[in-house]
Amino acid sequence: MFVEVKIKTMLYSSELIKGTLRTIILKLLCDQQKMYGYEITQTVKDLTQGRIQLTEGALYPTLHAMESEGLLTTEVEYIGKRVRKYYSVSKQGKAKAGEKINEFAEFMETMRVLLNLDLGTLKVQ
Amino acid sequence: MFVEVKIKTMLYSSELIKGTLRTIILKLLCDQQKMYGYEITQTVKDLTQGRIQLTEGALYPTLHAMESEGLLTTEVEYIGKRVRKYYSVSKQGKAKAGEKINEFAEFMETMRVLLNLDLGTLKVQ
DNA sequence: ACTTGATACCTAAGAGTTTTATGTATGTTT
DNA sequence: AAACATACATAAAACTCTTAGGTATCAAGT
Repeated sequence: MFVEVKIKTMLYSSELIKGTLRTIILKLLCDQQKMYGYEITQTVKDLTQGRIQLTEGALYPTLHAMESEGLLTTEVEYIGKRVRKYYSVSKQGKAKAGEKINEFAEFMETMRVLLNLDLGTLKVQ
Repeated sequence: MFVEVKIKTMLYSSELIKGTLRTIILKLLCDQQKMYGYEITQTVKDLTQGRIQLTEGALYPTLHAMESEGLLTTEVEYIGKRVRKYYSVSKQGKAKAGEKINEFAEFMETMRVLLNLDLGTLKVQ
């Protein structure tokens, strides 16, 4: 006899994730050299313990856009009869990745201050 | 003779700020008891050294929505002939503030891991 | 043989939030 | 008088993501 256990994983109310998709893609691709779309969704899910689950409806159009902007390059591979489209960062994409990650780090720091600071002494006259 | 010095303050590419507006509003109002819209924009600008500049077109509709959702209450005050609309958090709003701030903290931690982790050893089979 | 679930790609309508562009009006500084 | 800051507000457009669908291969269970 088996008992099914459901662990409630806190999924972020998705509005927070908005605006981070490109940064995530660029970071993963810089670390991994090349990845395909589905792999990106699974890797993010694994790395975040299911907290961030990229939807394909958001991911694929974004990958296409980033390719047409010259940030990513692609190569197709066949696994049996199944297609895989691998994405890699271009030189331009690497530069962008640095900017984006930097920007996000600064944003986190700013928000940390904003949400933790005691405002008791501050006043707008 | 004076030399004008312009300090380039890095304004966040605004997509990162998306989804954080309500959290910011709730946090400020929990700390300050009551604030009016314009004051919120100025306070956020000051606290973040100009890095986050809320636009009025985003702020006012959001304040109205939060009021109609029962998270905020209002009282009008006259400064001379000029109207000020003060917002305060309701009991419900305080609970929501706690949730939101918590959620954001967890989100930051998740993103920190995601963007810093060395992925060299990981593989999706 | 059939169904289910995972893998793997894709698009399009709709929802939601923010930007940009206005508008009104008072008070203060140059 | 003009410019700027204070203070509210709305509406069209832009942008991103969700939801919902579609196609197809492969593995595993019934």
